[in-house]
Amino acid sequence: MNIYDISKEAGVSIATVSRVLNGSGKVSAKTRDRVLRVIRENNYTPNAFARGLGLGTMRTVGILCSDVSDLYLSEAVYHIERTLRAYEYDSLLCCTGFELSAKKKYLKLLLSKNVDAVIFIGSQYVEEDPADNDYIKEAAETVPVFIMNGYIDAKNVYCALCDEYKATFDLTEKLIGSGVREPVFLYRVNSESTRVKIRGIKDACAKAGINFGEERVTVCPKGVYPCAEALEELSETLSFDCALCADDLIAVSVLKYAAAKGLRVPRDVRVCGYNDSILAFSTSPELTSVDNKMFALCRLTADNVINKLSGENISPKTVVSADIIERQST
Amino acid sequence: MNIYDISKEAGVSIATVSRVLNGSGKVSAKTRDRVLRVIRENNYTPNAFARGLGLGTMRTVGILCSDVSDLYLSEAVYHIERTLRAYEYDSLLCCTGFELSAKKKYLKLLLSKNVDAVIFIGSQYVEEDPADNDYIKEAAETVPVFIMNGYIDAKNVYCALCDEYKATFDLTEKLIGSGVREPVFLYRVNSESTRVKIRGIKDACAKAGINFGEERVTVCPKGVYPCAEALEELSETLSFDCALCADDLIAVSVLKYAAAKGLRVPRDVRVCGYNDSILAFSTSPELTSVDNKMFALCRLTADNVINKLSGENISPKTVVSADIIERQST
DNA sequence: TTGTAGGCGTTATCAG
DNA sequence: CTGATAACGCCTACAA
Repeated sequence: MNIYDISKEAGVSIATVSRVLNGSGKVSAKTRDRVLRVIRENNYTPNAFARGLGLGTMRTVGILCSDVSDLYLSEAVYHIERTLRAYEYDSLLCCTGFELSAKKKYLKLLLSKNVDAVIFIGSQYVEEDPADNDYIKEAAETVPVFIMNGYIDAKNVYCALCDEYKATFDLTEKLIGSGVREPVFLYRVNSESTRVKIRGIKDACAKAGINFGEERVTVCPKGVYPCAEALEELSETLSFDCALCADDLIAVSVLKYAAAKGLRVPRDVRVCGYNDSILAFSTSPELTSVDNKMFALCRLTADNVINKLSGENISPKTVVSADIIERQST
Repeated sequence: MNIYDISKEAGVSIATVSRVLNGSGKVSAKTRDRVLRVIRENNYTPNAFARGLGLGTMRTVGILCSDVSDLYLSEAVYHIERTLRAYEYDSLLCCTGFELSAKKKYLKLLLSKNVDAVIFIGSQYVEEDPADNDYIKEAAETVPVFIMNGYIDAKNVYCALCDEYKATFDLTEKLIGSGVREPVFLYRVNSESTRVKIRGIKDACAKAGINFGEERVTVCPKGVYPCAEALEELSETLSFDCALCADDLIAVSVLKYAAAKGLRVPRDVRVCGYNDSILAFSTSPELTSVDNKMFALCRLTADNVINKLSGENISPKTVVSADIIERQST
């Protein structure tokens, strides 16, 4: 069933059917009703591919995220998808993992599907070596590119991010103020966000005359218990009175470690999560964490997409500040 | 840059370019190399819409889930998306929420994009009144429909699900064996999964001569603390020695409630989660939970999609059994 | 207000 | 092995 069938049955030309379909141009009420009736009777839907071919768009946006099963990323995807859909954009989801080559490959794939825009969710997409971001800049020559919680300075790239430097700096300073002298930082992936957090901690320590060397930064194995075990090992060669974690799940491991070692939290070890996810108040003691304003970032990102695709001018960089949520673990 | 430009520059016809592009038909090595060189030089990618129009497919699958920000659903989406992508299918994600009207609307939307298949993730899509599932059966006349963790008996609908009845029945029986006499069941949404669990509990109770009436089934407000407070209220009119929860997050609320009331878990109250998510071992005491084999279900579902779209015959219903994971909370 | 015809970029069927 | 040409189904000037 195509537009020709409808036009024949309604006794009009395909142009008229098309006009009725799109509400474009003038069509007499009578013919419009007739056409609509035929359309309904046949349960006709215009072919999206044909329309896409003619219009050059299928109103689809590509969403890249390393791993939607991540607590933080899944929420972001959720909010962005819902907002885009409210504006009649579909979301093509693509979980890339963390390998640069995979990111490149999948971006290319998405672009080959003629998406109207591309959204990178998470600072994982900001590479340590700026040259490695060239593939994103290149993509931005074709479609507008949006980054949620990361910043790349390039034409047609629009970013909404949280000031994680300040958040970790402030948090660390506060902890030092309350007596912490030997913090460690635990992370899972070497993302831009991770690097920024490390800088924040390091600077706050430096300001207080505390030496925060590389030995105090540790990458954690995946899984709550493996991670807790790794911490036990670490504690044999390094003493620490505070664990700053790159996300709440790592902080959960720290609590396990503390429990296993008979350490009291926060008295013997302070523990801080990050992201202020449901995990932060599922543990006991509940976790001090950083609310990095995911909702706001999603909102900003999605709005940027919609506005940009509507032809408006938007700002290339928007920064929001985080909140430190103190709970029992510090 | 289209296939005509390439053909001109390579000095061949578009047919030859197309053949080179798709590896179809015989092309002499010499011309193929020439065409490939031109393609590479111009960084040419065939237009996906045109291709879709001609072929009637863009190798895209629609994924419906009520809410990807849910711990369980997001993992499912992740695994399914990755598997589909490995077979060069894109995933159009659509978060529908829980309203039947929205589910219908979004399904229609997805179908209008000519997806090759539709996957419903979660038993939320199996309605209590079978007539309400008709929209799914209708869709199945157009494209194959897959349901992860739910069952609808209809042509062209393929389901992979977990035997949640048995899981809750066994769990309840086990608890009764260990002394439980007054269980309650807490849930968030009235999905098919919820209804099945209730039946499992009720039957196990009946078998042991325990009356499990409707007053022992409670819907929880969203949010960990609101839910805990609702429990406190409930406890004023109803006594219970065990809380069976429809998911782990609700169980977290129960732990909060217990802590607030000074109740010891498991001695005063047993608490069981469901899904065996990261929450189950983030709390203390850690939660007894039910592993409903999400990985297996995802694998089965995705494989079914691929196989079906490859023209193979697949089974309309596959059931896997769950595992009860006992931890400290019972 | 309505209809005609050309274009969007492929793929696939036939001839050659 | 290669090339012309007809679909695929829609939108939209331009004509009437």
